[in-house]
Amino acid sequence: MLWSKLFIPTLRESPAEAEVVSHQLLLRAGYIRQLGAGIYNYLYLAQRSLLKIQQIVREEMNAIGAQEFLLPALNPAEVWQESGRYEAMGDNMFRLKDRFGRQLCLGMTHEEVMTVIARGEVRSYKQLPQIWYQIQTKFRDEPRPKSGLLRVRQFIMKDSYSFDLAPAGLDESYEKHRVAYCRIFDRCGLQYVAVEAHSGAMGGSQSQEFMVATDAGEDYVVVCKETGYAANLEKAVSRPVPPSAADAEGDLSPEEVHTPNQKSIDEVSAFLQVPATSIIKSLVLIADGKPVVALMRGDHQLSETKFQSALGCAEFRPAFPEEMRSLMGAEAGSLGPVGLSGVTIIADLALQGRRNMVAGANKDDYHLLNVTPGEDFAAAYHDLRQVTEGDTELETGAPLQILKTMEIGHIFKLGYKYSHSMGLNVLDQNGVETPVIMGSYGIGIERVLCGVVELYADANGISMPVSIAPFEAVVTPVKASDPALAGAAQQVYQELKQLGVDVLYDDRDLSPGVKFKDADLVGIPYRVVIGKKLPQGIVELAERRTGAKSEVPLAEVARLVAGKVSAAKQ
RNA sequence: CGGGGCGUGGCUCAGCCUGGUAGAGCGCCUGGUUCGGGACCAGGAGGCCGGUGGUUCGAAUCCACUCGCCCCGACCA
Repeated sequence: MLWSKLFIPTLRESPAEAEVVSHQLLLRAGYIRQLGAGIYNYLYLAQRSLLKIQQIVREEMNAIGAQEFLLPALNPAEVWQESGRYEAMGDNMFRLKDRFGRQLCLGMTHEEVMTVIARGEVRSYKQLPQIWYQIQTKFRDEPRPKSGLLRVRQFIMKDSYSFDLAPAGLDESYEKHRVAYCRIFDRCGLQYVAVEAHSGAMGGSQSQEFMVATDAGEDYVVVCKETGYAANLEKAVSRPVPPSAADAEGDLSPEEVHTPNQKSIDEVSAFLQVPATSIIKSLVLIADGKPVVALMRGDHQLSETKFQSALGCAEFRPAFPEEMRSLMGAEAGSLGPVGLSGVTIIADLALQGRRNMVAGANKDDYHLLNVTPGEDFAAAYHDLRQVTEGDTELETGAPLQILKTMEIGHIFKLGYKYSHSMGLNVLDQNGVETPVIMGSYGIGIERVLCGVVELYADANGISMPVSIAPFEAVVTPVKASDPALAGAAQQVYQELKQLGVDVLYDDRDLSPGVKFKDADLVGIPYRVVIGKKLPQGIVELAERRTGAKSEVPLAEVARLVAGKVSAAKQ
């Protein structure tokens, strides 16, 4: 490819609308252009990279026996109504009508369609297991598209679905995917962490997310370097830091104390000269319409996910001030668990066994001293606490780290949700109708691209891994109009092409600095510069990632680069 | 949906407060000189100032509405 003939619209400055690194660089390097909020054009460079990512995905999926389909993005509403997700997806689903007024929608994922295919054709256990996948455009009407390609309304996803007769088979299909995903992300040059994820209210027993650590991400994960523990913050468990002061011993009775205008934990702590770890934080929430008081140690945060699964409620919200008043008799800041009746009280495990703590008195401007869980009030104990910086690993006490991450893949044991709702059954060995057990596995193709851009970006721009770089090498004569330089460049270019390297010949008649800057910005891993030492038969080989430069004989450079390229691709 | 910000040549932005008919840098085109990290000289093209309506003798500028985009929050099977 001749650079002069290609459409690679690099920008010297970063467009104003781009905030995150990957967005800025993909725009500047001429990979993408925006068409609307959360809608992007993928230009030549992006498409080349995305195709390479897809090819890697394809190879690894095929390697575990998965079969590639291509299903419609346009779906009849009935299919989604059957599973109940036509309702459940709410405003996140793009919906439209055809000319006859029939309801259609754009697919957000393809569990339903896959299930429809399977139930029509798969009738015997002998036809199982199956793994079907596709690489398809998905549509989601995001409430707020943002961060360039990270959160968009239309994106490419590899989604696969496994069908097994029994849970043991699902375990195998799941494990195959886990291994395949690691290979895929390794081959794409990503650094990532696989974490336990919250399985959601959709049923399903196990789920793991593949995350890339980046400030551009929106998810937090908890990892332990020593033990290898890794979990999404929503689900992570830990050992909290111990209370900073021991509880007073003895069977003391609650004692009212005047705390005028001391509302927050910090205020009460300072006023009463008691550490936050000795205060009970009382939160009033309305879960599925019913009031619940959740109790936390003063310095701890309620995990909404854990609260929700502890109660098994569909939705919840903080109580309004009037509700607190009528329920508790006081306003937020003086609420507590003592003397409550007719309200569900759940408490975090960190309060179990504690004695003589401070809690709100349910009387404005008053707190209670000497409140002992289990004696002065009864509560059901659950792990409700969100892991926080400084916590340690639950079993070993090893240090934990919280990382900001972006999700690039998710593997998920679905269970029987779709087989049950949509009637996917087969006959087993005994001729008995048995529901099929399913798994669902996704990879965000653009997010893999964003992930590597975020991970390896430097002051000069993008630094692509060889495996998914739009071009593996570029040949740059310092002066394109010099026949000797151009001739040698042409020769190296041809040699590299013959050796199977994805090579670009930067034949533009521009000053060398411009060509170097462009090549660096775009992120081409290897650059061969034909310059002043050509008369001695010497050219320069520069590596984008390391910045290393070496002088190489003209006659050997092509083979050298080809060797490095194939080594980098394994 | 709530809060904030921004829409002016391809890109980054100035001009707007205090109305008088549009500018800079970069990019682009032509010619010449250059050629190892975003060169230089000369000449040139390119903008109904997001849209609609209003105020005014006159609107990029003031007012109203509207559309779009970005950020924070809500939301995110």
